Amino acid sequence: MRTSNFLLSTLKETPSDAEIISHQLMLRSGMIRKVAAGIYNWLPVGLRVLRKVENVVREEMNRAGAQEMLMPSVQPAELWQQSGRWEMYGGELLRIKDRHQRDFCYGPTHEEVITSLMSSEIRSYKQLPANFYQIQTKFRDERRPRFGVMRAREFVMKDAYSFHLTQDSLQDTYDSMYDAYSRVFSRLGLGFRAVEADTGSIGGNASHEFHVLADSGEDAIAVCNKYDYAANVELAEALAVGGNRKPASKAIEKIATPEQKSIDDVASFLSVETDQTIKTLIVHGEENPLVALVVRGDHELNEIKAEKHPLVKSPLSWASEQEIEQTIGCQTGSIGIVGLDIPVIADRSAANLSDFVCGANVDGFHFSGVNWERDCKEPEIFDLRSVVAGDICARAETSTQESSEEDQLSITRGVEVGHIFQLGTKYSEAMNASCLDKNGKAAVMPMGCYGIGVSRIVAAAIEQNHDDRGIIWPAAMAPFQLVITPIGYHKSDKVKTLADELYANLTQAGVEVLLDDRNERPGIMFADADLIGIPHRVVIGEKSLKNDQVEYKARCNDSPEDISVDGLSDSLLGLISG
RNA sequence: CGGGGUGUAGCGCAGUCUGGUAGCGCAUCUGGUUUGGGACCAGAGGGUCGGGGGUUCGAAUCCCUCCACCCCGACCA
Repeated sequence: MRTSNFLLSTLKETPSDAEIISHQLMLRSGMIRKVAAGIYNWLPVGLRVLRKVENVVREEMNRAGAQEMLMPSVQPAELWQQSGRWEMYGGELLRIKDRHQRDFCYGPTHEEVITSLMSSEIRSYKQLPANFYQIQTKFRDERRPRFGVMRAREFVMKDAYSFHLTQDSLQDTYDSMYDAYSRVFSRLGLGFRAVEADTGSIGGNASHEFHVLADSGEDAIAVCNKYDYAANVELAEALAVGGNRKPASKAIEKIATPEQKSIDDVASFLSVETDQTIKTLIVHGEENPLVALVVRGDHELNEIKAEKHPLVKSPLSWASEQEIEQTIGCQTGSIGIVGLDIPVIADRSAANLSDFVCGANVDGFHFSGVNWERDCKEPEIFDLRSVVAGDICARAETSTQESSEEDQLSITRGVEVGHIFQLGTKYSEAMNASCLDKNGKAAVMPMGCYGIGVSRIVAAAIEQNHDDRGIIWPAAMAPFQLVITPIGYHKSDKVKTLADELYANLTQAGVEVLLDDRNERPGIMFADADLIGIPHRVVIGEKSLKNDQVEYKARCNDSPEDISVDGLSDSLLGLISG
């Protein structure tokens, strides 16, 4: 490709609405342009990268035995009504009507379509297992699209769906997808981590997320290398901290705490540490109208864990100020567990406290020296809080007291680029997808589903690979492998001849070459090549040609080297293939 | 959806408080001098100042209203 024939829409300045580096660089390098919130044009440079990712994904899916197909992006409401998700999915589902006023949606995912299709295509267990995938545009009407294509409303996704006769077969395919995903991200040159994930409302047996590690990532991941443990913070089990409960040593005392509402307020007012206080949170219950959730003052409630408790209404919903006033008789800043007449569920660490501080259920008053059992009934104990850095890994075999730093969790951030999931029979039952087994009996097929955020990978890769000059593409994702930067292309026949010849030879050899034949100053050409992140650069100029040499530089390396014009193409092919 | 903010040339911004003929830098186009890390000189084009309504002799500026976009919180590839 010659730049004179290629839309190279680079920007010198950073558009003001881009916050994170990948978004800024994608705009500056002319990869994408915004059309509306969360909706983007992919310009030629951007599309080249996107296709690279797609192809790696495609190759690895094919290698793992999945079959590519294509489903429609617009789907009829009836399918979603069958699965029950027309009502359940909520605002993210973009609903549209056709000219006959029939309901459709723009597909955010394709379980309904594939399950409906396979319920008629698969008749016999002999056709199983089978795994189908597509690479296609999805639309999810995100509440808050942001960070460019990192969290867009329209995005490119690879989604795969597998069908099985047995759970064992599902597990086999799941494992092979796990391996395929690991190969995809490795080949793309990304630093990533597979993470145990929440199976959520769908249920099912197993789920892993694949995260590209980046500080700007929106997900927090708890990691312990000693036990090869990584889990989404939403899921990671939080052990009790602070040792077993000590016997009560103080008398309960009611103290006026005027205007002290938050934990920090109360703790500093009473001169105690926040880990000697508890906070009592009131939510709606499944059987009782209200339920109290108790975590230590310095801990955070994990809502996903909380709603798994049978007494807690799912999805979690908070009690209103009025409900709390009516039932408990005080405002949110003064709630406590003494004399509280609703079910109390306490986090493990909160349940281990003694002589602690809590609200007195009277506005402006707290109790100190509170003890479970003596001053209130024993709570039901449950894992309610999110883990924090320094917590002991749930896999650790040592007891809490003698654990070392190696047993502790650290928290890193990641961008979720893949998610694999054992669905079980949720959709196959709803859509009546069964086949005949060996005995000629109908068997509902367990399913798995496997997603990769193709367009998100592009952004995530930039988050991991950039410097102050621009993008540094991993070889497998680069829009071009090599750029030829001639100095004086329009002045010097020698330069032009060699540049053209090299361009022809390398292109012939299957290398994707960009020849910068613009009549621009060198600085501009260098800056653009660096910004776009092309891995290899050859500079051809009169100066070095006098010695029959050209200059070569890798994008990831600051020191250029001279190489001989003799056998130039072969030398470069060697450098490119690494 | 709640809270905060911004809309002025392709991009980055000033001008708005205190109403009086719409500006700067970069980019673009023309001519010239340049050419190994974002050059210089001379000239040119480009704007319903987010939309609508109002106040006023006069509105980018004041008032009302709608819209779009960005940032912070609950969801996901």
